[in-house]
This record gives sequence, C-alpha cells and structure tokens, in this order.
Amino acid sequence: MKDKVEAVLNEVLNKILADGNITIPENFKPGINLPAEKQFGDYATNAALMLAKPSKKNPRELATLISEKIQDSSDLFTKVEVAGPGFINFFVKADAWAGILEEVNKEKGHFGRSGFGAGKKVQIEFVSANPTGPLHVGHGRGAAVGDTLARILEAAGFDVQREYYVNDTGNQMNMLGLSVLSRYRELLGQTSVFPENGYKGDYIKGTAEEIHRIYGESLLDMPEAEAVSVCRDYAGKNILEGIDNDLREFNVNFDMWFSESVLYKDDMVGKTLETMKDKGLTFEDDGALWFKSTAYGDEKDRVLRKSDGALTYFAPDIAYHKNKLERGFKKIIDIWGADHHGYVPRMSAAMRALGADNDCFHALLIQLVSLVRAGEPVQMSTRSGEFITLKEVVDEVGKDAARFFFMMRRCDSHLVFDLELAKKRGEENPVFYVQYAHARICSIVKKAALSDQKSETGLKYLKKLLTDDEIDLMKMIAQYPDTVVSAASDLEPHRIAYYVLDLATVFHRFYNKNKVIGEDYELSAARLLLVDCVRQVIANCLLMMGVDAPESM
RNA sequence: GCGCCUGUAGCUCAGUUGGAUAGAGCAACGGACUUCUAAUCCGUAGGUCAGAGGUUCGAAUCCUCUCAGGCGCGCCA
Repeated sequence: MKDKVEAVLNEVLNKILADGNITIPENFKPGINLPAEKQFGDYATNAALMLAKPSKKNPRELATLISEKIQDSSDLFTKVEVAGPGFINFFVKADAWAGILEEVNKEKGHFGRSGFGAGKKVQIEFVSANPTGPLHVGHGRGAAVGDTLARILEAAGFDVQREYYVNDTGNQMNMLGLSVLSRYRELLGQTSVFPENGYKGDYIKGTAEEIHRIYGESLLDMPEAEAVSVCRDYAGKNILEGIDNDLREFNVNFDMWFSESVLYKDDMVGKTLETMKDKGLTFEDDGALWFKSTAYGDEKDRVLRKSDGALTYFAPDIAYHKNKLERGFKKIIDIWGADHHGYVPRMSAAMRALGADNDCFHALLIQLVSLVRAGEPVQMSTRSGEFITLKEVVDEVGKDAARFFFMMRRCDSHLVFDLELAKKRGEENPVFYVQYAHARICSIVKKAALSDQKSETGLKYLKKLLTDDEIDLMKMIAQYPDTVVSAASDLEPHRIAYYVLDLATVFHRFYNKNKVIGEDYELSAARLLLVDCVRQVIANCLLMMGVDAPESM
C-alpha cells in the first residue's frame, strides 16, 4: 500500500515538475510515514515541506497544489488533505486494504519476501567463539541476532551465507591442551601444576576423563609437547562439536565453519602481506611491519608482523577478510561483542585498503547480556570458570523464549535477561503473548473446518471487511513487507520482534470485540480469511526468529 | 588523557533516519468470561526525552559543551 501511495505521489510530482512549477533537488526522497493519530489519515508525506524551499514556494500552497493533482489522478483515496505546516494526509478507501489478504493468501510463507537484495551475495559471520569452552549467554545473543538477521536478509532477497570462524590455532589452543593434560595427570594421581591462565571449567575435567578412557595412561609416557597436542586436538574437536550441538538446539545452523588453520596451510597470510606491500599499504619501522591504517581513517597505524617475526592477531584476520572478498561477497557482516569496538576502524580500514567499497563491510556490535533471576543478578565471570552457558539458559527457559528475548533489544543496547520472566506463561511474557495469538487463530480455523468452512472462501467476500478493527488488522499486515526490508537494509533484526508484538496486540483486541464464526456466512468467511492471514504473518515472523508457532497451547 | 556506546514514565525498552499533542509492556488502580483459548481485552494514572546552548518552518533524533554509567585505547589474542 505504501508503494502505491509513493507511486502516485512520484507521478504527480513529476507532472508538476514538467509544468515547471517546482524544483526537485538531487536525491530527493519524500518521507511517507504512518501518522501517529488517526485524524491525520493512513499515510502522510512531508514532500511539500521539503520542496518548498528549493522551489521558493509557500509550503501550504505547494501542498494544496500537490494534493489537488493527486485527487485528480488517483481514486485510491477518500480524501487527500493539507494539514499543519504543509503535510499532505492520505485517507485510503476502506475497500482498498483487502487486496493485501489476496496477496497473503497467495504467497503464504513467502509473503514478505522481496527482491530488495537482488540476489546479492552476503556473508554474515557470527558467534565465532574460540573452541576452548562451551558457549555462554553472550554468545547466545550473538547467535540469535546473527541467525535472525540472516533469515531477514534472505527474505529480502539476498543470497546469504552463515559462517563461523574457528580460531583453532595459537596460544589459547595450547593453553587448552595444557589445561586438559594437567587435569589428566591429576586424574591419574600425579601432582601437576595447573597453568596460571588455564581453563578451569568442569568440562576440562570431563574431557580429561574421556581421553583417559580412549588413550589409557599412554599420555604419561609421551613427550610433553606430543601429549599437549593430543589433548589440544581432542578437546578442540570435542568442544567444537558441543558448540555445534548447542547451536543446533538453538535453531542456528551454519553453512560454513572456516578454520583459521586454513589461512596458514595455503600461506594466505603471507600472500596477503605481500599483496599489501605491493600496493604500498605497509611500511617497516623498528623492525616491525606496519599497515598504514591511518590512511583509511584509523586513529593510528597497526603492526602486522612484530619485530620478533611473529604475526599479530590482525594479520591473519586481514587475510581471512580478504578471502571473504575473494569469495565474491558484496556485503560482509561481522557480529562481534561490543568490547571489540576498538577493533572496528582498523578492520574497515583494511577492507577498504583491499578494495572493498564503503558499504561492503559492517561490524555489528552486540552489547552485554546480564542475567537476572527474580530481580537478583546472576554472577558470571569467565575468569573463575563459573559462567552461565547458553545450554543452561535454553534448558531452563526453552529455545523459544531465549531467542525471542535476545531479539527484543537493539543490538547496541544492554540486555537484562530475566530467567524467571522468560519461564512465565503469563501476560508479562511477550513470547507467549505472540504464540498465544497464533494458537487462538489455529483454534478458530479448526472450528471452522468442522463446518467445512475454508479461509479461501473469504476471497469472495472481501467487501464485508469494513470496520475499524478489521482495517487495522489489514493495515498491520500491509506493513509487514516494509518492515522486513527496513530491518534488512538497516541491519536491525529487533524490528521484527516489535512488529510481531504489535500485530499480536491488534489481533487480541480484534478477538475480544468480534466473533469470527457467526450468523452471517459471508462475514464469517471474510473474517476467517482475515485472521488466517494474520496467523500466516505471525508464523512468518516467528519462523524468522527461529521461534515455534504452536497450533495449540 | 583520547575514542566508541548509552542516558526517554517507578522498572524494562521502542520511537519508521528531522515531522504533527513523545509511545508500548511490566508494576499500581478500576472494569469485562453463558463466547472461536480471560495465557486475553478495555479504562485510569504516570514525562523538564540527563542538562545547557545552537542549526530551521519543525529536534528525543543533527552540531557544540557539561554531567552520569558502560566499554575500549599493546610490537596481546
């Protein structure tokens, strides 16, 4: 519907432009929005206000001119009026809304999909936790946001790949091996000094026990380095499988697990540094190799290879991102914890230095999650090895509540996750509120089926839908495709959660005031179609969030 | 010291990219089940949009400064 209004407006503006009555600046895009108040109509535009100055006209006069032309050239509206300083308010004819129901009925699960992304290849990399321990709640938020965003981008027509970057080389993996070996020795009654920054969680002991079961006591006779390597490889593989399992149970599936070790196997890091040198992007100083990141907006230059010859973390990361570019992704989205924000400017600098255009690389920063149980904060500290894992949260509150709650805040805002609230089956819990709306509609559809009523029949009686309650629902449905596109283009997945809550609210209101199945056969049929379309859109939203849409509760 | 993020109702948060009288949910209070699920709905109350300037037809939104909280500022990963 918004598209239609926009089309009419643009047509009229072009006509007026051709008459020489206005000046339209470059990149002009009139705002078309949904007014807060019903008295201001269904849609409003500020076009006249924006064009008044460049056209050197009085905004209200200009608005009057535009609105008259619109009324002449379109019969979509009952009224087009000028209000306030020069807004143009559109009042859509009541029977114009019902067309949206035909669309939903036809497209079903595809309703809301669009060609906005035009098949552009997008990669979204998220979670990417080191395989040194199980995922914690913070990773869960990243997983929920990343996966939902991926689904939104798919719906918007992008060709999306989900990727997990596995940091499986380097010091932290050796530390993992050392930690496990130390527990293994303890298990066999040997005295062992646990490494100072070792991983202290209970899962380390469990892994040591498994290694004992498989390898017996043979590690005691191995040279230290070999024993560490056995422990490291076993534990790493084991933990990664655990991570994959936790994510699957969270409804998150990756298309690609990219191992850091690949970067070294093909010397991609070395080749990347050579390329950067050839392009004149680097310089040597104090025996170290630097990247001139200041030339691309970073606040200081960054070391790639230290004076002792070892690479910094940054070097392989550039090689990795260069590889993403070479794989043909036009949009590359990284989801990181907010504590990495200082890393963003240098990574975007590297991307642009390697030829990516400005709109290619996006780092989405996810703020912290604090867990609360009945108002009391739940302690979590990675240092002590006592932290709440994603699995614990999912086991306690369920996948649906967890995924929905993670989606209820903007990424860059702190999230207070109340475990008690997430478990409640009551009105305070938004997940159940939405699922309940879906289940209620399913119940109506089932009842209608008992008397052989099908929602498709309603297509013949769309004209019966004329009350405010009915039109409000159709307006909400009509907003859905725009919501998906805006969530995709602005990378703001939380908008889907807010939208579906709104839709459920409008439905519950309708439900309490109106009977769907009643005396009037035609009205019943039309309303049945209406609520079934609502159900479809709720289901589409929930699917996008990885949340189940139950038929009964 | 420098940089990034945040500051909106008692609490948790939205606010369609600068639009009209700033909105939800929870908590509080008062109502609605002979009904397709009351796990719901309706109503009341609640605000110096942290503060001060500025930009303009118009600011919670943009620019500057101040205050408060969080997080980063390594030849660590």
